[in-house]
Amino acid sequence: MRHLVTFQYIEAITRAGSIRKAAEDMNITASALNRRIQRFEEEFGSEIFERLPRGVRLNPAGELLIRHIRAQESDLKRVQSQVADLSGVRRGHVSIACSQALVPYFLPKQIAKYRKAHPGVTFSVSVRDREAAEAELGTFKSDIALVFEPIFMADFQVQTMVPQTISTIMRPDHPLATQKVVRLRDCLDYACVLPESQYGVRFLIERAAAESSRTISPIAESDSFDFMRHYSLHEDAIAFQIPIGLEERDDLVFRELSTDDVPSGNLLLGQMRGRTLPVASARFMQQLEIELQKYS
Amino acid sequence: MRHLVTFQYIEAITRAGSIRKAAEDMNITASALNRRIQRFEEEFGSEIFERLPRGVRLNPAGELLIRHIRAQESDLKRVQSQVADLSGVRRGHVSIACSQALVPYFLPKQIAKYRKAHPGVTFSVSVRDREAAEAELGTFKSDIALVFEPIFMADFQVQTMVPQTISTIMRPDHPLATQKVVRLRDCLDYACVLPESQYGVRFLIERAAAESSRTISPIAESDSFDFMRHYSLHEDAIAFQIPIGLEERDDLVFRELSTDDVPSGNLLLGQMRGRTLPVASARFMQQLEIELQKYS
DNA sequence: AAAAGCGGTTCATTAAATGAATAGGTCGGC
DNA sequence: GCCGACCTATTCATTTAATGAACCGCTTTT
Repeated sequence: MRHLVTFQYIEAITRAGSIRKAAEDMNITASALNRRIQRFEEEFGSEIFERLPRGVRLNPAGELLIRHIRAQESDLKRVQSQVADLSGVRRGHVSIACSQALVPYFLPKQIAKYRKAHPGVTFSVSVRDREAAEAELGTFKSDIALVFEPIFMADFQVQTMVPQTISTIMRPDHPLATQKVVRLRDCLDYACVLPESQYGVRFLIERAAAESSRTISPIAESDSFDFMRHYSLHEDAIAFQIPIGLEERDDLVFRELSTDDVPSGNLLLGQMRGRTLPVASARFMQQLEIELQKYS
Repeated sequence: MRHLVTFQYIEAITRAGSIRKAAEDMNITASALNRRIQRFEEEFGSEIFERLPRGVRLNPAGELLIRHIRAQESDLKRVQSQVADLSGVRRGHVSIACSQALVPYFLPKQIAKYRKAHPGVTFSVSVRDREAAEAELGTFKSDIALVFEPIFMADFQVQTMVPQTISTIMRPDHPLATQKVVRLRDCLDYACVLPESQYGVRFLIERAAAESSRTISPIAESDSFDFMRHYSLHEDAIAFQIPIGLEERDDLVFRELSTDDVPSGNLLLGQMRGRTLPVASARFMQQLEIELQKYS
């Protein structure tokens, strides 16, 4: 949209941290961009950038403005999406920020199902830890977040909550594989691979261990649940994951952790508070809501 | 704001109902305006006006767009107001849509009080019946509504609710003036002046009368409570008003209607749902909230 | 049938945005 | 402590975009 170009420039400058860099990114001269900003600041009634020797940075007024810009850009997209919907074609784009557990099975299945009904809709899936996922909502980079045990932020509006009990992952010949439910203390006696601290699974286990005064000494840490699952195959170690990220297979068994030791965490589906989502996103969220019920 | 000029043109055309008329209003040529709209429609991806022989009218897509335009214009004002607030000066404008009862005493007092603390803030007060007041919120023409017995719309977010028992207004020598609380059936035996049907007071009385199978035959109807009050002086008739719109005086007495006959109505303070108000409006609303408590 | 009002089109003109060159400043490394 | 690198800000000729005036074709009104 032509008339929003100034806003886009402001966003670019914010990202780049300097007018010159942003000018390059946007294929424009620094002088032109500089004057645009000056003109805008005059109209707006206040400076929005702090001029530093090494570039520029948003001042408080600018922070307020950029929030408005992002909100309004996203709302315009929503309107366009609704308009497209009026004319019959169901088009649009859905952007999702999610935890890793959703990546292998749940989301691909859901997206494929949705796209079967509405082939015009495209998707983007960003894997983010729970904090980053919530930040994505706040900056309108994602419409929907589906995360395990998020750090509740004020702007995160929960739509559905599904409890998930952490499962252990091990080889079928692992000593603990004979038990239906595994105790945490037993796990800690064996080799374990754990996710890094920013993940909800680690957070829950860590808290539980602290309560029972046990220390955790994983033989490996990773930010990839996929890696951990594979690793448990090779070294006969115990890995951890939530059920929605698992699907039965021959070479591995899954045993739930006792909820007496580690309480179930929650998988949360949500959006930015107060925001009206584009049609496609709203409908996909409805679908997710229904499908998630099946897991509870 | 320069870049919003197209949006303003679209609003002007919507108001005027034709491109030519709007062009005159905006001091521009019809051809220029016409091309602007065509350019915009192309960028936007859809026509937003229905071309009729006698002018243009928003189509459904246009309706969606204009809602966005209004919301975004109002939000930009909010941002500017917050920015002004950052720099220390408390400036801004508060627009209020309210019922007539608030006009003589309550609002002038409240506004004067607020302006004493913040002289930079200006006000606009629009007297609207309950339906129109809610519509004003929806189109962002007013920030705050303070209305008696509104017709609850989805977009009206209630902040505070104050019950108000309808009072009768009569001359001190009226036969009913001897009673502390007046019954509706007694009133109906005397000459009454009533507000027109769009007003909450009329609505409540009408409903109560219908329940007791009495017909209402006012000797005068008006959309001015001021007129009705004055009229009760001249013809010794009974007028009706809610307490917040009344202040003791020698030539008239006020007697509450029995709540057994006519239930108390509610005075509601509210804003548009989901909207973040400019600082000045938000603060004034806080003040109103506190002050209204004193009436309950 | 004529007149008035409407949106849409064309083209010369005017206004606005841009690019290139340059000034003037601060910071970091030698 | 000085030099070069990098930044924003300014100036002016140039390019690009928006505008106004005149006109077309259409429908409704008189």
